[in-house]
Amino acid sequence: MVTAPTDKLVDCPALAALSVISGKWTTRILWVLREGSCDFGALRRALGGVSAKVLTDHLKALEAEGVILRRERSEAGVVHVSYAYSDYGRTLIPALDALGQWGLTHAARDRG
Amino acid sequence: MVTAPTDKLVDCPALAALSVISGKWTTRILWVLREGSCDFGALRRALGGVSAKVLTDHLKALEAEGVILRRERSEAGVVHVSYAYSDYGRTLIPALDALGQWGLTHAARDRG
DNA sequence: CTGCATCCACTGAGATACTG
DNA sequence: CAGTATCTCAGTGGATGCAG
Repeated sequence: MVTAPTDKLVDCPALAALSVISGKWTTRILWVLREGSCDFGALRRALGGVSAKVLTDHLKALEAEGVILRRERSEAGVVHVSYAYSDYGRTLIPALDALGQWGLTHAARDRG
Repeated sequence: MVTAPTDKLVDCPALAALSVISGKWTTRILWVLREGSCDFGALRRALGGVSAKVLTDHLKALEAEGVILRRERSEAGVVHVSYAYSDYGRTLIPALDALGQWGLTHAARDRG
């Protein structure tokens, strides 16, 4: 790490957002949750190929940032956990849409 | 890797955009280039703390994606290289702004 | 002034097996 | 069902020295 003498140098505001959504599965998780809350297991199946550990890591991080909410419920002694956007988390959606929009045109461009 | 049987499972459109801007220095580079084209050295100084190798890696990747343009010029036998947005690259700016906007409110929220 | 080659450290993610 | 504990590995980035 280089300590900037006095000056702040470059500090791009997009970085804070990126650090929140940069996990390999993060945007996919948020994509699934658009359709409503989702159980851990269902989420895992929907994503396909993510280990429990990694999914837990991602969900914990998102919860810590306040983007999603975790809710436990007990059914016949079996614990179920569901995840859903928080109101605050939903403020991320326009930014994700902007990325998605660009991504679509970019992918189309590559093929063309 | 799990091969999805027939279904495509989740394919979030934001991923393509993220893969383009996900380098550690990428958004900062693009942030600096908003003010106009910039020489390699000036860019490096502006960023502060990036090695020549890593900066080169980033710039090559951005150039390969068509986001920035590379231009060489020779002055008294010394090679200078400048980088600038391509027209296509500028289409990324709204998406970056959306991220930046969210990042700012998010940072403010954390402090609050 | 730029860029490349080498080598190394760190982090994120995957595999697996185990717990409440 | 949901989550934890280890271990392993690949990818990314950083330091340094050399070359055009």
